[in-house]
Amino acid sequence: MREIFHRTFPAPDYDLEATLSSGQAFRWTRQSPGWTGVIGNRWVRLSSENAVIKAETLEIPGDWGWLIDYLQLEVDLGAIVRSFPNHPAMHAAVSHARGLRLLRQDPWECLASFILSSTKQIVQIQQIIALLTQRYGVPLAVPEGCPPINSFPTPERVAALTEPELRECKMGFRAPYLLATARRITTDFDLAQVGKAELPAARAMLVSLPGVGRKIADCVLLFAFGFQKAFPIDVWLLKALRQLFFPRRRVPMPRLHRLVETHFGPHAGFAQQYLFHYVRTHPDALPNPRARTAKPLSRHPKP
DNA sequence: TACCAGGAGAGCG
DNA sequence: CGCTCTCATGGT
Repeated sequence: MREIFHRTFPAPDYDLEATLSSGQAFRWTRQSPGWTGVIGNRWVRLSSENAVIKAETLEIPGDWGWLIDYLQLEVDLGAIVRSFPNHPAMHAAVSHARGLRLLRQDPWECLASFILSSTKQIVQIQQIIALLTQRYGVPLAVPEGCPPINSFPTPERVAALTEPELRECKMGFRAPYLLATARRITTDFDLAQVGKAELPAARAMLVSLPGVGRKIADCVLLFAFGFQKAFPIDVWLLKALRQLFFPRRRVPMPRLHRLVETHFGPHAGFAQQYLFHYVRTHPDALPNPRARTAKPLSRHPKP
């Protein structure tokens, strides 16, 4: 019989729901109360009530630094939000999900997850990763009555697989990318060095991996290594930035990168996450240049 | 049916 | 550089 350890953490200004469902981590599932997932090979259940986050786990936690780090509980969100540009779109995005946070994830899991993310919807990324962990992860201890859950397969485990085996997880053309990158990680590429480098060098290291371009590199830099100025531009952000700053004009990607570098401040990546969550969960918010009925972004604070 | 999804890489001028 | 095409799969 396993005992459940739990602890509560004061978490004012922390929107657990938005954070765990905002497309930065893909293994959190909503349970009866709260969310169940894995942090560092431990089963974890999180719930939030009255500005307090309750965490439950099975192992004797010792100190809870691993959880505080993962959830970034000690981050001063107010200072970050105040650093955002004074733009109506930013105000709308922040007020739409005040308390949205950036997690600090395991680099390998984050890298592998985003290699699997390309041209997939978030729900499907979750499905692919669920298949990958079910087939090739290791079962973790869970409380009685809770559904089984596996670890995320190590790079060594993935590197030892074959491309057809990976394709069984429905990842399609991403399979050879994941396989080749896992083999790099287990041979000549040290992921830990990425976190020790400056942003441009760190980005260059990641981009050298198979299946990793600028966008996926920036996701890993932001969500796993905490580079605050990494600013992944996906299709949603591309549409948003074009409509906000270059209405009905085609803009080359390098110019957008220069724009966000100079315009979004020292926590640009955080601003990006607010914009992403806003446009994704509130698609009518941004004016559509081809629709004459489109309204300015600032007129849609919240439903 | 046609189009889209937290893209990357290769081929082309 | 900047453009276009392909890659695999599931959902509207």
